[in-house]
Amino acid sequence: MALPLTDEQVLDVRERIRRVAEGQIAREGISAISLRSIAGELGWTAASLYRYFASKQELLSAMRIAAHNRFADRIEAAHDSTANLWDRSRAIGDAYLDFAETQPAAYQLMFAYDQEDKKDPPELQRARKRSSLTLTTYVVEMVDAGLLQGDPVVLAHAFWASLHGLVVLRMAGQLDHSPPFDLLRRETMRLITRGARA
Amino acid sequence: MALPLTDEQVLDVRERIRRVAEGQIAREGISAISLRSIAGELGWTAASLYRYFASKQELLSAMRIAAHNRFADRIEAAHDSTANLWDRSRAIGDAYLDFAETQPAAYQLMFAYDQEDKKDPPELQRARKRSSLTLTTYVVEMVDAGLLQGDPVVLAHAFWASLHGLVVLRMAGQLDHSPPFDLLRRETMRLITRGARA
DNA sequence: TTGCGATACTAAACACCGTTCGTTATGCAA
DNA sequence: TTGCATAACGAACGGTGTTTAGTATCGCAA
Repeated sequence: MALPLTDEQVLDVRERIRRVAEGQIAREGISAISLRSIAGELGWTAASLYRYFASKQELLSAMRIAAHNRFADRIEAAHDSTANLWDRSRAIGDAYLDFAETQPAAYQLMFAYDQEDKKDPPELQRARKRSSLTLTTYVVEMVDAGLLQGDPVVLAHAFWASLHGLVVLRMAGQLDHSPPFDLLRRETMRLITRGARA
Repeated sequence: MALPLTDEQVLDVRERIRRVAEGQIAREGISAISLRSIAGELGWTAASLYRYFASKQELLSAMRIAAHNRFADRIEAAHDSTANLWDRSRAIGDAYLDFAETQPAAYQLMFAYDQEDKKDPPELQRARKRSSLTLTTYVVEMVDAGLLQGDPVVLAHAFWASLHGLVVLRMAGQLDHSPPFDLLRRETMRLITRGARA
Protein backbone atom coordinates (compact mmCIF):
# COMPACT_ATOMS: atom_id res chain seq x y z
CA MET A 1 0.00 0.00 0.00
CA ALA A 2 1.71 3.11 -1.12
CA LEU A 3 -1.01 5.24 -2.62
CA PRO A 4 -1.84 8.24 -0.47
CA LEU A 5 -5.10 8.24 1.46
CA THR A 6 -7.61 10.99 0.93
CA ASP A 7 -8.68 13.08 3.89
CA GLU A 8 -11.91 11.13 3.95
CA GLN A 9 -10.12 7.81 4.07
CA VAL A 10 -7.95 9.08 6.89
CA LEU A 11 -11.07 10.00 8.82
CA ASP A 12 -12.49 6.56 8.14
CA VAL A 13 -9.37 4.87 9.48
CA ARG A 14 -9.38 7.14 12.52
CA GLU A 15 -12.94 6.08 13.18
CA ARG A 16 -12.09 2.41 12.72
CA ILE A 17 -9.27 2.71 15.24
CA ARG A 18 -11.54 4.55 17.65
CA ARG A 19 -14.19 1.86 17.36
CA VAL A 20 -11.72 -0.92 18.07
CA ALA A 21 -10.43 1.02 21.07
CA GLU A 22 -13.97 1.56 22.31
CA GLY A 23 -14.70 -2.12 22.01
CA GLN A 24 -11.66 -3.03 24.06
CA ILE A 25 -12.36 -0.34 26.64
CA ALA A 26 -15.92 -1.60 27.00
CA ARG A 27 -14.77 -5.20 27.28
CA GLU A 28 -11.58 -4.94 29.33
CA GLY A 29 -11.83 -1.59 31.07
CA ILE A 30 -10.01 1.65 30.59
CA SER A 31 -6.70 0.69 32.12
CA ALA A 32 -6.36 -2.45 30.01
CA ILE A 33 -6.25 -0.54 26.76
CA SER A 34 -2.91 -0.31 24.94
CA LEU A 35 -1.80 0.82 21.52
CA ARG A 36 -0.33 -2.59 20.88
CA SER A 37 -3.58 -4.40 21.65
CA ILE A 38 -5.56 -2.00 19.48
CA ALA A 39 -3.12 -2.35 16.61
CA GLY A 40 -3.12 -6.09 17.12
CA GLU A 41 -6.85 -6.30 16.62
CA LEU A 42 -6.39 -4.38 13.37
CA GLY A 43 -3.56 -6.68 12.28
CA TRP A 44 -1.16 -3.77 12.58
CA THR A 45 1.74 -2.60 14.65
CA ALA A 46 1.46 0.00 17.40
CA ALA A 47 3.62 2.45 15.47
CA SER A 48 1.12 2.48 12.58
CA LEU A 49 -1.44 4.21 14.75
CA TYR A 50 0.77 7.28 14.85
CA ARG A 51 -0.13 7.99 11.22
CA TYR A 52 -3.66 8.70 12.45
CA PHE A 53 -3.27 9.94 16.01
CA ALA A 54 -0.37 11.98 17.30
CA SER A 55 -0.47 10.19 20.62
CA LYS A 56 -2.53 7.88 22.77
CA GLN A 57 -3.80 11.00 24.48
CA GLU A 58 -5.20 12.25 21.19
CA LEU A 59 -6.92 8.92 20.55
CA LEU A 60 -8.48 9.09 24.01
CA SER A 61 -9.57 12.62 23.24
CA ALA A 62 -11.33 11.44 20.09
CA MET A 63 -13.02 8.72 22.10
CA ARG A 64 -14.12 11.30 24.63
CA ILE A 65 -15.65 13.41 21.92
CA ALA A 66 -17.52 10.43 20.50
CA ALA A 67 -18.73 9.46 23.96
CA HIS A 68 -20.01 12.95 24.66
CA ASN A 69 -21.87 12.98 21.38
CA ARG A 70 -23.40 9.56 21.94
CA PHE A 71 -24.43 10.74 25.37
CA ALA A 72 -25.99 13.95 24.09
CA ASP A 73 -27.84 11.97 21.42
CA ARG A 74 -29.39 9.78 24.09
CA ILE A 75 -30.39 12.69 26.25
CA GLU A 76 -31.89 14.53 23.29
CA ALA A 77 -33.84 11.45 22.28
CA ALA A 78 -35.22 11.21 25.80
CA HIS A 79 -36.05 14.88 25.64
CA ASP A 80 -38.07 14.39 22.48
CA SER A 81 -39.80 11.24 23.72
CA THR A 82 -42.60 13.09 25.50
CA ALA A 83 -44.17 16.52 25.58
CA ASN A 84 -45.14 16.46 29.25
CA LEU A 85 -42.40 18.35 31.02
CA TRP A 86 -42.43 16.31 34.23
CA ASP A 87 -42.32 13.07 32.24
CA ARG A 88 -39.59 14.60 30.16
CA SER A 89 -37.39 15.33 33.15
CA ARG A 90 -37.94 11.80 34.36
CA ALA A 91 -37.10 10.35 30.95
CA ILE A 92 -33.91 12.37 30.80
CA GLY A 93 -32.88 11.16 34.24
CA ASP A 94 -33.59 7.59 33.16
CA ALA A 95 -31.55 8.02 29.99
CA TYR A 96 -28.72 9.55 31.97
CA LEU A 97 -28.52 6.62 34.38
CA ASP A 98 -28.99 4.10 31.61
CA PHE A 99 -26.04 5.53 29.74
CA ALA A 100 -23.86 5.48 32.85
CA GLU A 101 -24.82 1.87 33.52
CA THR A 102 -24.62 0.43 30.04
CA GLN A 103 -21.56 2.38 28.92
CA PRO A 104 -19.56 2.90 32.11
CA ALA A 105 -16.25 3.12 30.28
CA ALA A 106 -17.56 5.87 28.03
CA TYR A 107 -19.03 7.65 31.01
CA GLN A 108 -15.74 7.46 32.89
CA LEU A 109 -13.92 8.71 29.83
CA MET A 110 -16.19 11.73 29.61
CA PHE A 111 -15.85 12.72 33.22
CA ALA A 112 -12.35 11.46 34.09
CA TYR A 113 -10.60 13.88 36.36
CA ASP A 114 -7.09 12.60 35.89
CA GLN A 115 -6.64 14.11 32.47
CA GLU A 116 -3.12 15.45 32.09
CA ASP A 117 -3.92 17.84 29.29
CA LYS A 118 -5.25 21.05 30.67
CA LYS A 119 -5.83 22.19 27.08
CA ASP A 120 -8.71 20.35 25.52
CA PRO A 121 -8.93 20.38 21.73
CA PRO A 122 -11.73 22.67 20.47
CA GLU A 123 -13.84 19.75 19.26
CA LEU A 124 -13.79 18.21 22.73
CA GLN A 125 -14.68 21.54 24.24
CA ARG A 126 -17.63 21.71 21.88
CA ALA A 127 -18.71 18.18 22.73
CA ARG A 128 -18.47 18.97 26.44
CA LYS A 129 -20.57 22.06 25.98
CA ARG A 130 -23.13 20.07 24.03
CA SER A 131 -23.48 17.58 26.87
CA SER A 132 -23.83 20.43 29.29
CA LEU A 133 -26.33 22.30 27.16
CA THR A 134 -28.45 19.21 26.57
CA LEU A 135 -28.86 18.83 30.30
CA THR A 136 -29.87 22.45 30.66
CA THR A 137 -32.51 22.81 27.98
CA TYR A 138 -35.31 20.92 29.68
CA VAL A 139 -34.83 22.83 32.90
CA VAL A 140 -35.15 26.09 31.00
CA GLU A 141 -38.40 24.79 29.55
CA MET A 142 -39.70 23.87 32.98
CA VAL A 143 -38.85 27.26 34.39
CA ASP A 144 -40.45 28.95 31.39
CA ALA A 145 -43.56 26.86 31.92
CA GLY A 146 -43.64 27.94 35.55
CA LEU A 147 -43.07 24.43 36.91
CA LEU A 148 -39.80 25.34 38.58
CA GLN A 149 -38.48 28.63 39.80
CA GLY A 150 -34.98 30.07 39.92
CA ASP A 151 -32.07 30.48 37.54
CA PRO A 152 -32.52 27.56 35.13
CA VAL A 153 -28.81 27.24 34.45
CA VAL A 154 -27.99 27.00 38.14
CA LEU A 155 -30.90 24.67 38.66
CA ALA A 156 -29.78 22.43 35.82
CA HIS A 157 -26.31 22.22 37.31
CA ALA A 158 -27.81 21.22 40.65
CA PHE A 159 -29.71 18.35 39.03
CA TRP A 160 -26.71 17.34 36.97
CA ALA A 161 -24.18 17.46 39.79
CA SER A 162 -26.46 15.47 42.07
CA LEU A 163 -27.04 12.74 39.53
CA HIS A 164 -23.40 12.67 38.54
CA GLY A 165 -22.36 12.61 42.17
CA LEU A 166 -24.55 9.62 42.88
CA VAL A 167 -23.27 7.79 39.82
CA VAL A 168 -19.59 8.28 40.56
CA LEU A 169 -19.98 7.57 44.27
CA ARG A 170 -21.56 4.30 43.29
CA MET A 171 -18.80 3.58 40.76
CA ALA A 172 -16.23 4.26 43.51
CA GLY A 173 -17.91 1.62 45.65
CA GLN A 174 -18.87 4.24 48.18
CA LEU A 175 -22.58 3.43 48.25
CA ASP A 176 -22.30 -0.28 48.96
CA HIS A 177 -23.79 0.02 52.44
CA SER A 178 -26.14 2.89 51.66
CA PRO A 179 -29.85 2.95 50.87
CA PRO A 180 -30.76 1.50 47.47
CA PHE A 181 -29.54 3.59 44.57
CA ASP A 182 -33.00 4.05 43.05
CA LEU A 183 -34.27 5.43 46.31
CA LEU A 184 -31.33 7.80 46.63
CA ARG A 185 -31.87 9.00 43.11
CA ARG A 186 -35.60 9.52 43.48
CA GLU A 187 -35.31 11.27 46.83
CA THR A 188 -32.43 13.49 45.75
CA MET A 189 -34.36 14.69 42.71
CA ARG A 190 -37.43 15.21 44.86
CA LEU A 191 -35.45 17.19 47.39
CA ILE A 192 -34.07 19.57 44.78
CA THR A 193 -37.56 20.24 43.49
CA ARG A 194 -39.34 20.42 46.84
CA GLY A 195 -36.70 20.89 49.54
CA ALA A 196 -36.16 19.29 52.90
CA ARG A 197 -36.71 22.17 55.26
CA ALA A 198 -39.11 21.38 58.06
CA MET B 1 21.47 -4.35 57.89
CA ALA B 2 20.53 -7.88 58.67
CA LEU B 3 18.82 -7.67 62.00
CA PRO B 4 15.09 -8.29 61.70
CA LEU B 5 12.72 -5.38 62.07
CA THR B 6 10.06 -5.45 64.76
CA ASP B 7 6.44 -5.15 63.71
CA GLU B 8 6.48 -1.58 64.92
CA GLN B 9 9.48 -0.72 62.82
CA VAL B 10 7.84 -2.29 59.81
CA LEU B 11 4.82 -0.09 60.38
CA ASP B 12 7.08 2.94 60.66
CA VAL B 13 8.75 2.14 57.37
CA ARG B 14 5.37 1.56 55.73
CA GLU B 15 4.32 4.97 56.94
CA ARG B 16 7.52 6.58 55.69
CA ILE B 17 7.00 5.07 52.26
CA ARG B 18 3.39 6.18 52.25
CA ARG B 19 4.39 9.74 53.16
CA VAL B 20 6.95 9.92 50.38
CA ALA B 21 4.37 8.60 47.93
CA GLU B 22 1.84 11.14 49.15
CA GLY B 23 4.33 13.93 48.66
CA GLN B 24 5.02 12.89 45.09
CA ILE B 25 1.35 12.40 44.33
CA ALA B 26 0.58 15.86 45.66
CA ARG B 27 3.44 17.41 43.71
CA GLU B 28 3.34 15.53 40.43
CA GLY B 29 -0.12 14.05 40.24
CA ILE B 30 -1.42 10.54 40.57
CA SER B 31 -0.29 9.19 37.22
CA ALA B 32 3.30 10.39 37.73
CA ILE B 33 3.85 8.16 40.72
CA SER B 34 6.11 5.13 40.29
CA LEU B 35 7.72 2.65 42.65
CA ARG B 36 11.11 3.58 41.26
CA SER B 37 10.64 7.28 41.99
CA ILE B 38 9.38 6.57 45.50
CA ALA B 39 12.26 4.23 46.21
CA GLY B 40 14.65 6.76 44.69
CA GLU B 41 13.58 9.44 47.11
CA LEU B 42 14.26 6.99 49.92
CA GLY B 43 17.66 6.12 48.48
CA TRP B 44 16.41 2.63 47.76
CA THR B 45 15.55 0.36 44.90
CA ALA B 46 12.04 -0.33 43.71
CA ALA B 47 12.31 -3.98 44.70
CA SER B 48 12.93 -3.01 48.34
CA LEU B 49 9.41 -1.67 48.66
CA TYR B 50 8.05 -5.18 48.24
CA ARG B 51 9.26 -5.99 51.76
CA TYR B 52 6.63 -3.56 53.01
CA PHE B 53 3.86 -3.65 50.45
CA ALA B 54 2.84 -6.66 48.43
CA SER B 55 2.16 -4.50 45.40
CA LYS B 56 1.71 -0.95 44.21
CA GLN B 57 -2.00 -1.56 44.57
CA GLU B 58 -1.55 -2.26 48.27
CA LEU B 59 0.48 0.91 48.73
CA LEU B 60 -2.25 2.88 47.01
CA SER B 61 -4.76 1.21 49.27
CA ALA B 62 -2.82 2.35 52.34
CA MET B 63 -2.74 5.85 50.93
CA ARG B 64 -6.49 5.72 50.37
CA ILE B 65 -7.05 4.69 53.96
CA ALA B 66 -4.85 7.53 55.22
CA ALA B 67 -6.64 10.00 52.96
CA HIS B 68 -10.06 8.90 54.19
CA ASN B 69 -8.95 9.27 57.78
CA ARG B 70 -7.43 12.72 57.21
CA PHE B 71 -10.67 13.67 55.50
CA ALA B 72 -12.85 12.37 58.33
CA ASP B 73 -10.66 14.20 60.85
CA ARG B 74 -11.24 17.46 59.02
CA ILE B 75 -14.97 16.96 58.81
CA GLU B 76 -15.21 16.01 62.46
CA ALA B 77 -13.20 19.07 63.45
CA ALA B 78 -15.59 21.23 61.46
CA HIS B 79 -18.49 19.45 63.13
CA ASP B 80 -17.13 20.30 66.56
CA SER B 81 -16.28 23.88 65.66
CA THR B 82 -19.74 25.23 66.43
CA ALA B 83 -22.89 24.21 68.26
CA ASN B 84 -25.33 26.00 65.99
CA LEU B 85 -26.59 23.35 63.60
CA TRP B 86 -26.97 25.59 60.57
CA ASP B 87 -23.48 27.00 61.11
CA ARG B 88 -22.28 23.46 61.59
CA SER B 89 -23.63 22.29 58.26
CA ARG B 90 -22.02 25.29 56.61
CA ALA B 91 -18.68 24.60 58.32
CA ILE B 92 -18.76 21.00 57.21
CA GLY B 93 -19.44 22.03 53.64
CA ASP B 94 -16.55 24.48 53.81
CA ALA B 95 -14.24 21.83 55.22
CA TYR B 96 -15.31 19.40 52.52
CA LEU B 97 -14.53 21.82 49.72
CA ASP B 98 -11.31 22.97 51.36
CA PHE B 99 -10.09 19.39 51.53
CA ALA B 100 -10.96 18.76 47.89
CA GLU B 101 -9.16 21.94 46.84
CA THR B 102 -6.04 21.70 48.98
CA GLN B 103 -5.55 17.94 48.67
CA PRO B 104 -6.98 17.10 45.25
CA ALA B 105 -4.74 14.05 44.84
CA ALA B 106 -5.94 12.60 48.14
CA TYR B 107 -9.52 13.38 47.18
CA GLN B 108 -9.12 11.69 43.82
CA LEU B 109 -7.54 8.70 45.50
CA MET B 110 -10.51 8.35 47.86
CA PHE B 111 -13.11 8.52 45.17
CA ALA B 112 -11.31 7.06 42.16
CA TYR B 113 -13.64 4.93 40.11
CA ASP B 114 -11.05 3.09 38.09
CA GLN B 115 -10.03 0.76 40.89
CA GLU B 116 -9.41 -2.69 39.56
CA ASP B 117 -9.76 -4.47 42.86
CA LYS B 118 -13.39 -5.11 43.57
CA LYS B 119 -12.33 -6.45 46.96
CA ASP B 120 -11.28 -3.66 49.28
CA PRO B 121 -9.20 -4.61 52.34
CA PRO B 122 -11.24 -4.41 55.56
CA GLU B 123 -9.33 -1.40 56.83
CA LEU B 124 -10.18 0.53 53.69
CA GLN B 125 -13.80 -0.51 54.01
CA ARG B 126 -13.76 0.83 57.55
CA ALA B 127 -12.15 4.10 56.46
CA ARG B 128 -14.75 4.48 53.71
CA LYS B 129 -17.54 3.90 56.17
CA ARG B 130 -16.05 6.43 58.55
CA SER B 131 -16.02 9.08 55.82
CA SER B 132 -19.58 8.21 54.98
CA LEU B 133 -20.72 8.21 58.59
CA THR B 134 -19.04 11.51 59.36
CA LEU B 135 -21.05 13.14 56.61
CA THR B 136 -24.26 11.67 57.96
CA THR B 137 -24.06 12.55 61.62
CA TYR B 138 -24.79 16.26 61.36
CA VAL B 139 -27.82 15.62 59.18
CA VAL B 140 -29.19 13.25 61.77
CA GLU B 141 -28.74 15.97 64.35
CA MET B 142 -30.55 18.48 62.20
CA VAL B 143 -33.46 16.14 61.62
CA ASP B 144 -33.60 15.33 65.32
CA ALA B 145 -33.64 19.03 66.08
CA GLY B 146 -36.53 19.47 63.66
CA LEU B 147 -34.55 21.66 61.26
CA LEU B 148 -34.84 19.24 58.39
CA GLN B 149 -37.36 16.56 57.65
CA GLY B 150 -37.07 13.20 55.99
CA ASP B 151 -34.83 10.16 56.26
CA PRO B 152 -31.54 11.61 57.54
CA VAL B 153 -29.42 8.96 55.84
CA VAL B 154 -31.04 9.60 52.48
CA LEU B 155 -30.83 13.32 53.07
CA ALA B 156 -27.15 13.10 53.95
CA HIS B 157 -26.49 11.19 50.75
CA ALA B 158 -28.26 13.87 48.77
CA PHE B 159 -26.05 16.58 50.24
CA TRP B 160 -22.96 14.47 49.83
CA ALA B 161 -23.62 13.40 46.26
CA SER B 162 -24.41 16.96 45.23
CA LEU B 163 -21.24 18.37 46.71
CA HIS B 164 -19.16 15.51 45.37
CA GLY B 165 -20.77 15.87 41.97
CA LEU B 166 -19.92 19.55 41.81
CA VAL B 167 -16.34 18.89 42.90
CA VAL B 168 -15.64 16.16 40.37
CA LEU B 169 -17.41 17.96 37.55
CA ARG B 170 -15.12 20.90 38.23
CA MET B 171 -12.08 18.61 38.38
CA ALA B 172 -13.09 17.17 35.02
CA GLY B 173 -13.10 20.66 33.56
CA GLN B 174 -16.80 20.42 32.93
CA LEU B 175 -17.76 23.61 34.76
CA ASP B 176 -15.39 25.98 32.97
CA HIS B 177 -18.18 27.88 31.25
CA SER B 178 -20.73 27.51 34.01
CA PRO B 179 -21.84 29.91 36.75
CA PRO B 180 -19.21 30.48 39.47
CA PHE B 181 -18.55 27.43 41.61
CA ASP B 182 -19.42 29.18 44.87
CA LEU B 183 -22.79 30.17 43.49
CA LEU B 184 -23.47 26.64 42.27
CA ARG B 185 -22.54 25.23 45.63
CA ARG B 186 -24.62 27.69 47.62
CA GLU B 187 -27.67 27.34 45.40
CA THR B 188 -27.49 23.56 45.24
CA MET B 189 -27.39 23.30 49.01
CA ARG B 190 -30.22 25.81 49.27
CA LEU B 191 -32.30 23.87 46.78
CA ILE B 192 -31.96 20.61 48.69
CA THR B 193 -33.12 22.31 51.85
CA ARG B 194 -35.86 24.46 50.35
CA GLY B 195 -36.67 23.05 46.93
CA ALA B 196 -37.24 24.64 43.56
CA ARG B 197 -40.86 23.90 42.92
CA ALA B 198 -42.85 26.95 41.88
C1' DT C 1 7.05 -1.06 -20.16
C1' DT C 2 10.08 0.73 -17.15
C1' DG C 3 11.58 3.33 -13.42
C1' DC C 4 10.77 6.94 -10.00
C1' DG C 5 8.72 9.08 -6.12
C1' DA C 6 5.40 8.95 -2.57
C1' DT C 7 3.89 6.57 1.40
C1' DA C 8 1.32 3.04 4.47
C1' DC C 9 3.17 0.14 7.32
C1' DT C 10 6.97 -2.59 9.80
C1' DA C 11 10.88 -3.79 12.82
C1' DA C 12 13.80 -2.41 16.16
C1' DA C 13 15.07 0.30 19.62
C1' DC C 14 14.50 3.64 23.73
C1' DA C 15 13.17 4.77 28.28
C1' DC C 16 10.02 3.78 31.41
C1' DC C 17 6.80 0.76 34.19
C1' DG C 18 5.46 -3.16 37.97
C1' DT C 19 7.22 -7.30 39.43
C1' DT C 20 10.35 -11.43 40.36
C1' DC C 21 14.52 -13.67 41.57
C1' DG C 22 19.05 -14.70 42.92
C1' DT C 23 22.76 -12.37 45.30
C1' DT C 24 25.09 -9.50 48.62
C1' DA C 25 26.18 -7.60 52.90
C1' DT C 26 25.13 -6.96 57.54
C1' DG C 27 24.62 -8.05 62.52
C1' DC C 28 23.13 -11.29 66.13
C1' DA C 29 23.45 -16.13 68.28
C1' DA C 30 26.02 -20.19 69.08
C1' DT D 1 34.82 -17.64 64.62
C1' DT D 2 31.27 -19.57 62.29
C1' DG D 3 26.70 -19.72 60.60
C1' DC D 4 22.23 -17.95 59.87
C1' DA D 5 18.58 -14.79 59.11
C1' DT D 6 17.39 -10.98 56.35
C1' DA D 7 17.19 -5.91 54.51
C1' DA D 8 18.31 -4.17 50.44
C1' DC D 9 20.38 -4.65 45.84
C1' DG D 10 21.02 -5.62 40.73
C1' DA D 11 19.52 -7.64 36.89
C1' DA D 12 16.14 -9.40 34.36
C1' DC D 13 11.17 -10.17 32.29
C1' DG D 14 7.38 -8.71 29.91
C1' DG D 15 4.74 -4.83 29.41
C1' DT D 16 3.92 0.28 28.15
C1' DG D 17 4.09 4.80 24.87
C1' DT D 18 6.95 6.65 21.50
C1' DT D 19 10.68 7.45 17.85
C1' DT D 20 13.40 6.11 14.03
C1' DA D 21 15.02 4.03 9.96
C1' DG D 22 13.73 0.98 6.64
C1' DT D 23 10.67 -1.80 3.41
C1' DA D 24 7.36 -2.85 0.13
C1' DT D 25 3.92 -1.36 -2.78
C1' DC D 26 1.24 1.72 -5.45
C1' DG D 27 0.20 5.57 -9.23
C1' DC D 28 2.24 8.04 -12.61
C1' DA D 29 5.62 10.01 -15.93
C1' DA D 30 8.99 8.88 -19.44
